Amino acid sequence: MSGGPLIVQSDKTVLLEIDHPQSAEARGALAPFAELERAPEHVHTYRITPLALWNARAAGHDAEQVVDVLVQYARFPVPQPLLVDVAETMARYGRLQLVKNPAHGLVLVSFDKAVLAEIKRHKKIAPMLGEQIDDDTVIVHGSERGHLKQELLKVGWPAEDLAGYVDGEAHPIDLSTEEEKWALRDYQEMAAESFWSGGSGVVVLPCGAGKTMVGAAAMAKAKATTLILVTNTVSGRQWKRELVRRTSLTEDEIGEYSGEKKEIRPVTIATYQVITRKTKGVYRALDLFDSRDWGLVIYDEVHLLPAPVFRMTADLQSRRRLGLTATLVREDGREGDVFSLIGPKRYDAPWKDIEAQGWIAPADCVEVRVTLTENERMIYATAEPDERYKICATAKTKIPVVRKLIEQHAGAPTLVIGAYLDQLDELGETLDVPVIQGSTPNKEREKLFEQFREGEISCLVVSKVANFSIDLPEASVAIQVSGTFGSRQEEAQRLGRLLRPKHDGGQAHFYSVVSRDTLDADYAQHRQRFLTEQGYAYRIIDADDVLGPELPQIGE
DNA sequence: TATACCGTAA
DNA sequence: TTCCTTACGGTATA
Repeated sequence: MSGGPLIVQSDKTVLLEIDHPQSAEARGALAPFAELERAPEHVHTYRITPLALWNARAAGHDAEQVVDVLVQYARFPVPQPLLVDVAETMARYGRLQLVKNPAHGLVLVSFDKAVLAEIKRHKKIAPMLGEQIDDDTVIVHGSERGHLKQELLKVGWPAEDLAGYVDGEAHPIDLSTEEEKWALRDYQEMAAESFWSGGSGVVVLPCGAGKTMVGAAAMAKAKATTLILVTNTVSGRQWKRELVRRTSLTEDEIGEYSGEKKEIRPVTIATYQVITRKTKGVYRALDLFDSRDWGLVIYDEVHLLPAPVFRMTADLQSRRRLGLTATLVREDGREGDVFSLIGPKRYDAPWKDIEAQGWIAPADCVEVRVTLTENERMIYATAEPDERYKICATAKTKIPVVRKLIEQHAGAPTLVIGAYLDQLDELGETLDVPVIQGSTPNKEREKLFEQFREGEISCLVVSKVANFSIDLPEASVAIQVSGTFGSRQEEAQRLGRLLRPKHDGGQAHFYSVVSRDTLDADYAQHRQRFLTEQGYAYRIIDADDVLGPELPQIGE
């Protein structure tokens, strides 16, 4: 037993010692099957969850590898019962299989009679099952393929879906690498390949790693009509542009199905909003799914997939489904539905791996802690609970820190990002920097973006528009002054804004300005979890270290 | 017929 | 838990 960086505990938590020389290595090995729970300075706590183990299993890892990682990096002997539990949990995935039976249609096959007996007695599952054909095979009502998988996952017996797919209406699609002189990156190729051989599921890649190209590669494999679901119209148009540029598809073959237009073409791009729209309680775009014999459905930004789309997806189980996302984490905890209905994780590449290959820029993440003034602390302490976060997040004490940080990176393209308009307006005013918010007309946004790209303006203050607008120019410095409570994916997206490789190979700087000893600090910690899991280390510094020695002032 | 504006839901 | 943004679709306007 070497003095490794991990302490594996029988309650399935794993402690990682950050200062240990092997900590980065161990983190990388641990991440595929454990979720980061807490990340204070010296010791991070991970939890081994069943879903993470099943995702690892579906992505091709076996129990032996997981056990090896735990044993190899452990400081103390790993509790034997935990290792047994890991192996047993992983073995649960695939013990039940959904397959096509030539005589009976969809059937559930079990390699364990006891499991079959157990689930047949389950109240929610029993009605979806038909007659039992033999000792280990039971008929499943064809329309319950998705619902059954959801319920089986909930009771801890996730089924492997090998029932296959309809081909859908054929449509020629090829990647056009000739004229544009480009090639799929290795990881994009591998992601598309793993998806295709797995049948359906999710590909996880960092912001800016070219997920659209994985979608295009999947379409080129399917060579069939494709429905692409996106979060907003701007992103839909981006998809269309990329597909026209990178594939044999022409503009006429790609339809936009949104509030504005209702085109249905061999490749159709629809917004989540338009398909979840209801009149008198009835979904009105249901015909979109039936109007064509789709061979492939692509879900962009799976972590934002709205609940009704899960319901519709339950009925689409015979179509190939590809989910794309930067993070499997959902703030609403529906990761299990993604697993059951879209499919398990087929491929992921940690941000740090893509960084090492040079496709995204390295980033220096810094949390700057400011101390509230006596007055601010008093207001904070006596505030109503629903106002407390806003008060500490928008503390005026943050302003000089932001100013100083901008000065330190003078000339570098810098974004100041926040969630509260009052705060942003004030920052814009005192720093003399333009502010872009929801109410900023498109014309003006474009003008400012253009000036920012050209270097005429080196700093912009942006609101939550930064979460949506994909036209926002690349920057090399971001200063975050407030966020949407503890949203991890918002943090990831904000960092993602900085990660386009810099032409001089330089690194990006990501600052989070946080009020010490307040809710702001708690939420900041929660937000950082995802990126910490990806191997980003936040340095914590004091605001005074940024501001430098101050001359004593008279009358303060 | 095209565009602007507004209220609502998420 | 709030604040903020967006898309949709109806109505008004030319």
